[in-house]
Amino acid sequence: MDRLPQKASPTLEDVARAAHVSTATISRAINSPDKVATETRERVEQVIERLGYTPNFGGRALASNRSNTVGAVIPTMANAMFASGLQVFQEVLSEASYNLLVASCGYNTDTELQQIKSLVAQGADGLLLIGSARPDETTRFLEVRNIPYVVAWCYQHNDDRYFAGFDNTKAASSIATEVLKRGHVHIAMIAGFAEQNDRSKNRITGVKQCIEKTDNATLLNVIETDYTLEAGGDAFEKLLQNSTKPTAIICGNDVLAAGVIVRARQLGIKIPDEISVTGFDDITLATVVTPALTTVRVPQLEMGKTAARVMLELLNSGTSQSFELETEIIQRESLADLHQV
Amino acid sequence: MDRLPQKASPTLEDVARAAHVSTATISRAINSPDKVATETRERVEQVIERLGYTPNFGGRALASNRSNTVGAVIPTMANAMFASGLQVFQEVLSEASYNLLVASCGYNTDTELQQIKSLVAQGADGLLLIGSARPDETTRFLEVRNIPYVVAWCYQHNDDRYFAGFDNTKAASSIATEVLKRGHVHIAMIAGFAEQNDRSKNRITGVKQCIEKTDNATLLNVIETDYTLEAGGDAFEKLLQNSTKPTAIICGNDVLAAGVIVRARQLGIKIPDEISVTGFDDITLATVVTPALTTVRVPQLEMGKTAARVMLELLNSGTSQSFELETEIIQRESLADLHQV
DNA sequence: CTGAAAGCGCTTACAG
DNA sequence: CTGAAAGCGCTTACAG
Repeated sequence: MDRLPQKASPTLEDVARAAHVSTATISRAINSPDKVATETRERVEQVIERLGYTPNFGGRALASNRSNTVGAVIPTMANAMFASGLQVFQEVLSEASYNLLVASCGYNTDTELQQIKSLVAQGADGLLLIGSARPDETTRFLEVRNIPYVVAWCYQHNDDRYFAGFDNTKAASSIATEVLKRGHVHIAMIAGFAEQNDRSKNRITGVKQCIEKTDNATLLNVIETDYTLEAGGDAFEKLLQNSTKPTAIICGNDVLAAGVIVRARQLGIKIPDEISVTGFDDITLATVVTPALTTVRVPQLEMGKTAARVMLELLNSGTSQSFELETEIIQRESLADLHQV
Repeated sequence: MDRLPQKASPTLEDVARAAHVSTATISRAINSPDKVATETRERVEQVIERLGYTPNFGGRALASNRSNTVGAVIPTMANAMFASGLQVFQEVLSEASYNLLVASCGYNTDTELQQIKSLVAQGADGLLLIGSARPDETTRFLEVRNIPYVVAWCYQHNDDRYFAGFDNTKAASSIATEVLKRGHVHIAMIAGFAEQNDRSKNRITGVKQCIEKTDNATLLNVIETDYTLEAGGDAFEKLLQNSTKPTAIICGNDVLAAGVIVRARQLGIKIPDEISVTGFDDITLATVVTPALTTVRVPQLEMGKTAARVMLELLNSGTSQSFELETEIIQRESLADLHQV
């Protein structure tokens, strides 16, 4: 019935005593084995094994001022795009013995700052951040703390931050070009809220610019909303009330586009026969919905992997470089060619 | 051109000096504000703000022997089900000032153990684990380290671990029952690899038991494969080669089921007119695919929330309780009623 | 190659 | 309500 007193984990001290050497030697045997005589090292290893010793993280972090931890603050794991990018990011870091601290901000920059602070307080050696626009306060914090960070899901020239992403404006232009090429002139857009989200903002800009410089073509309206199926469907219904109806709807991501398609199905509206729809991201959803989405493929996995490599390099050498990845238009069935009707 | 000397982060000491109090008082002002005079506390808060102080994690962890960190080891973030559950888990923990360390094991128990060790070495105060079956070595490690953990995505009676999940066997039986109720007698199943995955194993068991005790009905075959669209499609084609073809295919999750439907579409096979298909999980995919999936709704969000609460209680009081959540059959269009043909 | 010792930045009895 | 001080478990110049 009696509880044995809780046996505390063995410490370096315990190992040192059992191995008849100093704690310094144990520490070296663990962290830089080549600085220790082979014989000593082997003895130490045996003792460590026998005692089941593992270093105390707090002690180690405090003494060495590193945590072997990287933090990521993403909008939400609930979007497959971020989740799959993060998955790869984690795998690569894990191979390099780094652990991943994950936080989410729900596309809110205040929350982002708060989470960043939290991860930094947690000792994160580096940070993965999504998108490039954030309040000065956040940027200042990052600078003052001198925390290395890589910015993913976007890319900017002439910027001394480290990017692993793509040009959202350009990518959005490319899908708008496809739409125009197929003879659409009345176009609408459903996008994510742009205010605190530079990816959404740039996608809107890309579409706008592209359409504006095309004769006859007009961007009827841009509806900003949540990145959910429901919101996409609701925005679609709003668009249906336009005096001049769009023949094509460019969506800010695949979830929104899938929402439009599902709602259209419920309403008995044929896509793309009556209205065309395009997506953005190319997540699994895009291939599964009927009609399958013509969309912009964002290299999520490659981005996660690249971001991890940049991070590792930053952590090891204090410097790295930026990577601009390419997006690609994926032609499927949701965009009709008006010339062929 | 010259670099300013690296300004180190402010420490408790710095704050104490600036606020004209001892470090002990600062520490209290941060960790147990009510133990400090209001006036003092306010002054301290101002100084903290002004200096941009955040506690050093290593120091804190070392002194208090807690890390305020919880670890989660999940199969993969790439499956929306885990990602969305994890999202909620993280949100709830974050509100309680806990940070989340995330690792993935790709449904492999060796990798799981390795990741568990890594997170524990990182100082995780508690662990979230998926599923109940794991090698003795893992269980022993968890016990020796005396690490509190909660098991999600499954539930077992008469088990002293803490669960926040559901009965996979029962849930699988319930969907099989629906299938049988509609007059199907030649049934096949496509499931995830069961060997290292008790959820998959139990789902297979549930379907088997249910069908076996029904006269005339037979489970033609069970194909185990990866949880991907492609694999689901491939398994479907294999099933098409059966001498007696199934009229219904029960899938181990929605991704597999969506894979079947997409492949069927490509093959010109009408679902559910020619073959019925059911899913499991009820992720977004299930509502977007055509025909929409009749599936088992798994309460992902509730599970994430519940798991977080159990975790928090475990961390605060050293004990908690298990929760068995309910699943529900969602009727959509992928399951035909043979009686009505 | 190894050891003695300082020090990393906190928390927390213990006194007052 | 506050402070002086010990101590948490490591790492790392510095000597030898």
